[in-house]
Amino acid sequence: MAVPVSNREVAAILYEVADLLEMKDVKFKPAAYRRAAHTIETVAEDIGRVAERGELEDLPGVGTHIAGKLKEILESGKLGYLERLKAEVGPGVRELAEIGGIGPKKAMLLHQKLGIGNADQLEAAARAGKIRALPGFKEKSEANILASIATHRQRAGRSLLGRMLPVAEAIRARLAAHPAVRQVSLAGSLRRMKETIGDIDILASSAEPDAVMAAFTALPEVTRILGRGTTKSSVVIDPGVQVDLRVVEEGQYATALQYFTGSKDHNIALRRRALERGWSLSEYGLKDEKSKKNLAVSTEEELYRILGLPFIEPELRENRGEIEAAESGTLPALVPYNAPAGDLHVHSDWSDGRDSIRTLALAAKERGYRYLAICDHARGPGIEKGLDAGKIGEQRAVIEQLNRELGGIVLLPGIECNIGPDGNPDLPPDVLKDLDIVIASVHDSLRMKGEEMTQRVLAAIHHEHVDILGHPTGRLLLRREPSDLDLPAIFRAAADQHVALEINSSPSRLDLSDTNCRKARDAGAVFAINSDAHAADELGEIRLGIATARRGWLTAEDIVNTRPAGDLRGWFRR
DNA sequence: GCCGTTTTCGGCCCGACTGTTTTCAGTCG
Repeated sequence: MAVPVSNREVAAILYEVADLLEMKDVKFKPAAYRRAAHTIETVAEDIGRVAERGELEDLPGVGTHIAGKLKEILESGKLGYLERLKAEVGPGVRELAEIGGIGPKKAMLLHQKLGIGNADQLEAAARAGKIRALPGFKEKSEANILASIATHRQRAGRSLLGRMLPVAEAIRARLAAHPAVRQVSLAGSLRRMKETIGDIDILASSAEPDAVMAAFTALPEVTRILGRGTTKSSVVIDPGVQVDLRVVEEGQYATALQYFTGSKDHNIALRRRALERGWSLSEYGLKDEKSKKNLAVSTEEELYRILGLPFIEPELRENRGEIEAAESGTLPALVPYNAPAGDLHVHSDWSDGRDSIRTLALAAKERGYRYLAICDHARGPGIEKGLDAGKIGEQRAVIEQLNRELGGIVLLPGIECNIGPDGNPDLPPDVLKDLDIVIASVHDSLRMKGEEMTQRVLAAIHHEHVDILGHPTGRLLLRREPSDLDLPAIFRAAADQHVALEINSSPSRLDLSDTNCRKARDAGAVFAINSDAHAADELGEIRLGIATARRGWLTAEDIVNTRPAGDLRGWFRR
């Protein structure tokens, strides 16, 4: 391998090929390239290693031709075929198709007839009334294009799950209160609890779909109505997010919920499976291909059962092997949302948190937790509000007093210390040894070179008093890439040293990510799902971390803080 | 371009909505 190329980069090249082939109106190849790209994104192993073993064609969706192209990418970092396609299709056409209402056909036409290659040029042409002269366009098209460009610019793209979930739940609740609505559920990537979401999908059942649609499009936060029909309507709401509502009859709710939950790849795989068994699957039910009769399905469980599968949880529906696992009976029993017996990472007003330890403890008790680890920041470079050895002693006295007083919940004295550039925690061993929970996290110099950074984190994992590696990759969703780390080495060391990997539930972290959880679990690691709450009302964000664990195929056994406090201490003390 | 419990050739998920159209293509999910 001449050039180091990540699986993600390889997949991005194939996705671009697929898009450009679609512009050229080539049939079926786009889907073939996308299937191969999805496989490469999904496999745990580095694609270069698979190539070295000569096993590229064993990957689903990869045949002789794509295997050849993969070799070229791995050799040179580039693909001649892609360069030729780009030259042929023209610059900017792919970007044009990202504007709502513009697809591959219209993008090509606009480029070929008017030389348009970006949103600015498109806007100018629409304002000048030049687009209405093209076949298939009129004045209305120009107005729609201008509105779509505005929406396109306003939209930041994807949004954090943790930010959109409350917004979506509020809309869902208002629809649920409408008298014409029978059932209503979140669907799409929100129901799958994907870490970022593109839009909000909601499904309802009703005998009066028009009334539901009228109520939906009249919601106060709606800023633009993209479409309104009797079964499907789309709007844009205030934070610049699209919301799609579909309304079906009650009898179609189960198949519609399955369909509308996705993912697209999961659904395609499921429909293919249905076809193999003589069924045609759509959101309206299962149709027998021979008799053309629709079979009523009342629950998602029943739908999967008819297709010969156990129920597949929404968080798993990404076509990452869940259908095969379901078929062979090896689906994991996902960690339940109520499984945590406590939270091992919260901050109080002793450091940068908002609430007192007492307030946090009462809120944790209210949630049914048996224990709560108070892990304020240790004082270190850049963390002025952190605790030094003296403060830690004072805080411990407060914690012990509350433990005598409260009952029903045990507060564990802990600390979140920074891992210095040399790999050492910023507190000495004789301070750390008396604490129940020591979290070690990287907070600065996140852009160190891969080898140095890996050594730094490995040193912390091997430290005798470290229990948990906090937010292991340091990523911030939509803002900061993960640090350059040899993750397989980190996962192996953590498994070996009995150091739990944190799944940090902060909405912008969710670190480890779902796919890394799965890889780490395969390496034998265990996990702590923590809220990293800086206020009592953030304890509930742990559900985002649990969702991430579920998307990473983890069970309750993989999570240390599903265990009773006694077991927990034993496990960490090893 | 891939793939096989009908197939090594001939299929490839399925339907709603919009805007243009006068019977349907393009887009979207």
